[in-house]
Amino acid sequence: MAVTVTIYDVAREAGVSMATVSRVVNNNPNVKPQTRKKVFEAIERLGYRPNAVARGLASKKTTTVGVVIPDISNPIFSEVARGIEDIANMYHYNIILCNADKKKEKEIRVINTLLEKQVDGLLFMGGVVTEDHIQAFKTSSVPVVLCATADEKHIIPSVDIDHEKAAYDSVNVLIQNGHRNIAMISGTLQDPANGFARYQGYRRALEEAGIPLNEDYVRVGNYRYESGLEVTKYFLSLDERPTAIFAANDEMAIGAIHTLQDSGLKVPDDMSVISVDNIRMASMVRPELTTVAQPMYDIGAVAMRLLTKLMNKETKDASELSQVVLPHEVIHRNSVAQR
Amino acid sequence: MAVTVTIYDVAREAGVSMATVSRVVNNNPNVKPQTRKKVFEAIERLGYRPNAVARGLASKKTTTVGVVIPDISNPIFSEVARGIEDIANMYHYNIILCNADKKKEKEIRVINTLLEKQVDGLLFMGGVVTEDHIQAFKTSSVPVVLCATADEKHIIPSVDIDHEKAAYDSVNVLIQNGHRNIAMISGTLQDPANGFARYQGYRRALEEAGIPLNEDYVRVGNYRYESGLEVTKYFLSLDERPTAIFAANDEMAIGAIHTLQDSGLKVPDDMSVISVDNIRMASMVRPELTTVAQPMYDIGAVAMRLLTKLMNKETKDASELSQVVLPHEVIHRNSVAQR
DNA sequence: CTGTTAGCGCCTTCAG
DNA sequence: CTGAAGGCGCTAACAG
Repeated sequence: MAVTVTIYDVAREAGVSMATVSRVVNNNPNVKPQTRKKVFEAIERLGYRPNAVARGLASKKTTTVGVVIPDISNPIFSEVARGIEDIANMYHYNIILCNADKKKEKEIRVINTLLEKQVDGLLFMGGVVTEDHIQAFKTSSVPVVLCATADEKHIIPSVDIDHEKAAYDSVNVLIQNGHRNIAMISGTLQDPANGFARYQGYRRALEEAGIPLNEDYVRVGNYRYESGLEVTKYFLSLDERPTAIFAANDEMAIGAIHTLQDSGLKVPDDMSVISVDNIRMASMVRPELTTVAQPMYDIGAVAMRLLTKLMNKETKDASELSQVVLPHEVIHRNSVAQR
Repeated sequence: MAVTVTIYDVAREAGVSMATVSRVVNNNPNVKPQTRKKVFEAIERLGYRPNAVARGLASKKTTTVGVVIPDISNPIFSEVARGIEDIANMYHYNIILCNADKKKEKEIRVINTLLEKQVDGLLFMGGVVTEDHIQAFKTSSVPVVLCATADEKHIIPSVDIDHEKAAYDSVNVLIQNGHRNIAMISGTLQDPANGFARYQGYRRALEEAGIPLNEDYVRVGNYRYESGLEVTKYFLSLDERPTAIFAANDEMAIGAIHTLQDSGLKVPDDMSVISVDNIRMASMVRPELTTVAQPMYDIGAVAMRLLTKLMNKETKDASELSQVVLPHEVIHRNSVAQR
């Protein structure tokens, strides 16, 4: 294992001062090309590699941002993460990634360790953003942006879609196709920013169409395939079956399609299915899933871009750009039929 | 934004020296309970948060490990990443995550920036491990372990499955079910550790069964759904169609199933499909995919565990535990039929 | 254009 | 059990 060579060694080797070495390493233009060359050669010869930790301590910048994510193995979040990464890269930031499983306690803990690591900024995607979260963010001396979520009071900058509207638009596709018996596989209703918002969108769409809400037609799942499977079985057991199912996310919708098919029903002829998300898998099922696309990658990318601005203080007090709502779009595929 | 409070402030507030504060923060037992209490109170009062960067500089440990990953949004890798994260967490390490898209140049670049950040260890999953990679690893003063890949000469510690054997076992399922016209949708043949190994497994299975290799039956895809779709169309255009398809990964297998179904064929009655990976999606298609499970999560977890040992020098020279091959397992579902 | 000099915030001997 | 002092490797004024 090579002994660590420091800026001082390079300085000696090149016959200059460490300040000069620092300058060339940091691309400071105030160095004579000749000296620069000498220094580079010394660096090469010694295999010098700048110590980012020391640099961070001295400069108070680490060029890394912290990302707290519910679960990296969930396609929704990993796609967002990919957007974050790409933009971070573009601006020469690195990413410290922490799973927090939507557990409040764990979220707060990782926020703190990230802050201890002196990240230059923080991207938070998680479950509910509570008062405690906001409190934690307030102790931060670096900017924070919420990603694919938002706090109820909108006091923290965030990048998200309008979940209520997305659900509303989704259900409306069904309504415009003549459906009136529309069931919903919901996510948890405890999350105002997401689960509950989608439920609200469902209700509003029905209401505006003059369709009374049927309690039997709403069941809560956990966003996973299996719960889509289960809840749909329940809907099939009803005396008056729905003619269409709106799922709060694609995974549950795919589950719905499969229990329908497993029961000998045809989708969409016998029953329509729609949802929101548009994960890659949505076009990897038969029939391909009609859904409302949530621009995951962009959410990550835009959030990271916003964060870079905040970190560079390009924007005043974060109030102008602070609440970004990205557009969603219904993707018509083959899981919805006229009725 | 709160001004930064340092260990010195805490010392003054608690009426002790900074050494003592350092001790309590680091859980050093040599502190009188009373003093410890005083210090904790001061910490609380001031909202002190240790600066991990300064600590890293002084102690030469950062408690973070670098992970280079081809693409975080690919379910295979994100599942591995999840295993890494969980174990890292357990040992109080954080993760710096870098996508490198299997581009050699980018991989080398991120390896270097990770090393500059003074990570305590490095986990590498990527494309081919070349001589240049090995060279880069050798400049590292911290341990490196390969994850879901391996170098040809096996000089770097690694955790992986036996890809050749996995493919062999997979194809054998087909053979045992009476298939002899077995086509393969391969991945790139340029990657000895993975793509080529799986192809070799296919060949060996055929050979041992006395089935001659038919060149028309092997086509290279890119591991993605779409290429599964495409290659299968080609197979369907053949005069003598195969009766079964072995895909190098699940995604392409799912593509295969769908072009089969889109052509009015029944899977597995008209044609069988098998592959290797066992991503979650494998049980989220109809018919559910028979495949050889690659323990992604475990690969990540075991690799991270091995790395912790190396970082703590629990193991001599990494030679004992250094080449871990995890078992794979065929998962019988519904995409393969007797013939 | 280049060198000198202080720190950055903390850990870690070494004394006491 | 506790304090003093010297770095860790680098950046950032400040001179020259």
